[in-house]
Amino acid sequence: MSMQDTASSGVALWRLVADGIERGIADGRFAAGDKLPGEMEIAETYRVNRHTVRRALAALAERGIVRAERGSGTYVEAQKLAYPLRSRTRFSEIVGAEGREPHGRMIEASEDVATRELARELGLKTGAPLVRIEAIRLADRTPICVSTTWLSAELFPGAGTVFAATRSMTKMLEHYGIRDYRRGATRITAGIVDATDAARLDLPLGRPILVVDATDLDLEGKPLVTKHSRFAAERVEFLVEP
Amino acid sequence: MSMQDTASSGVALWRLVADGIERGIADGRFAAGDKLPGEMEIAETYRVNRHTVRRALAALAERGIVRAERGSGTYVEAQKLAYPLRSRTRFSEIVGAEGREPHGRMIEASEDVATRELARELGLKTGAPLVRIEAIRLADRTPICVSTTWLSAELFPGAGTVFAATRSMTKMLEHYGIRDYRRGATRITAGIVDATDAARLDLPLGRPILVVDATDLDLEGKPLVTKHSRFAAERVEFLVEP
DNA sequence: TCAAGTTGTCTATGATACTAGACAACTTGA
DNA sequence: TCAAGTTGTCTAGTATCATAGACAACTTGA
Repeated sequence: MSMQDTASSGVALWRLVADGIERGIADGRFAAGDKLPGEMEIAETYRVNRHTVRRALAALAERGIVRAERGSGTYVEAQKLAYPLRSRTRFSEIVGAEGREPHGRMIEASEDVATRELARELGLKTGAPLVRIEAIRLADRTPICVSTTWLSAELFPGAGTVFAATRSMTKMLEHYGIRDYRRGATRITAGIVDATDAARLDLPLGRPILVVDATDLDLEGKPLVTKHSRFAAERVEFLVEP
Repeated sequence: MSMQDTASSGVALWRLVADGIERGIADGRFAAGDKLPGEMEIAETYRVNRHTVRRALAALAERGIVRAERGSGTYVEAQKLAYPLRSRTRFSEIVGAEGREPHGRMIEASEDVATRELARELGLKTGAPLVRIEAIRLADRTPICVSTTWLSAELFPGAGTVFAATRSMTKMLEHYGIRDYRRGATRITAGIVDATDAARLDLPLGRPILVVDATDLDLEGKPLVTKHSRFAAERVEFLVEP
């Protein structure tokens, strides 16, 4: 595989090799602690120059996924957060259940007005005043997802401040007298991380993300908040249970 | 944004611009038929040279996502397949419901033996004989997903041949007397397409894919088949309904 | 008709990406 | 101790990526 004969995809060869190796680690072909094949062997399997393989391994080493030992070999170190999608999903409970420490932090809150799309989702009128909250969630200091949350500024005045203080969506809603809520429709797709999210998630540019759009409802089915979340695909795996 | 000051991510600048525009189309900032901003304006928003924008637009035009008209502007043409995840998911029904024509085709079938992982999933013993089926599914001739399906070679002898003939998982199971089945646990994550799948899905290298691992059960909850599917993220959107 | 704004094409330059080959530095096991 | 196998480092050449500027070809609306 050379740059000449490949229909150029805009993705560097070393990056494809790095992704291939990472995939091998993710689906268990290489377990944590295993020794990877030699640089020469990897170069042959991907049909690239050894230097290209070295670039790929350097990138993986940079991210702490592998570790090279001169004269000996290159070894694996890695694993994913299991994230169940139920009608009752609470980030802190999910992370806690995996024995990891959940954290949340508000990045920014601002006033906004409802687009037609958002209005429909929240059962409001186009142009209705909204609070927009950008937040990040982490497990053991590793960023897992960033999300943009919208909710009615009339029903939840000062929601941004409350969220910043409580650092929890659940506690923020409790503040407005909402004891329980459930997940409405959820839409999932995948994309490539943009520059802003890359910085927030501490991800290199070009990494895949899981994009989740969801609306939470109160117990009578009335929309409360709607969210647009971006998860680092390499750090999480969604579970849909029957 | 220049190549010098960017911490090199292995993704070309033009590709980032193309992904950004595509994302804008996907989440409705640019609707089908809309005119995109001029090349100069796009160049300014992304802080790149106009030639870099042109490369991005050329790549999108190549894939039929936009269309350039000299002297006038560049226009959008696009949309995604909505794919509900229920306990009863049938590809042909989902595609048909969108008013599109579903197709299925077997790529390859072979004998295999169960790894520990596969054995656990299927309720068999490690090393049990399996049939492995590689298949592709399309909507209106556009490839949507490729999947690898495993099932017991003892319970379903000659399954590959039956599937090749019927071109349908449902009909194949009917052949063995299974009238109905339902979806068990489903695991979803995202990744980057590899060279083999890229060719099968008619995707450029480096595009994001949705990776779905699922097991289908009979009505008593006994595992029938387990699948590893890769969906072209740009052509599909999963819907999780409460 | 004409000016302003759009996409299309050309030339040119410097930085990266990839390949190729050679050899040094180090580890492992016989 | 030594040979084989590993990662680390150097030089060099070609292709691609990105920038820059200039101008042609075309569309649109005044």
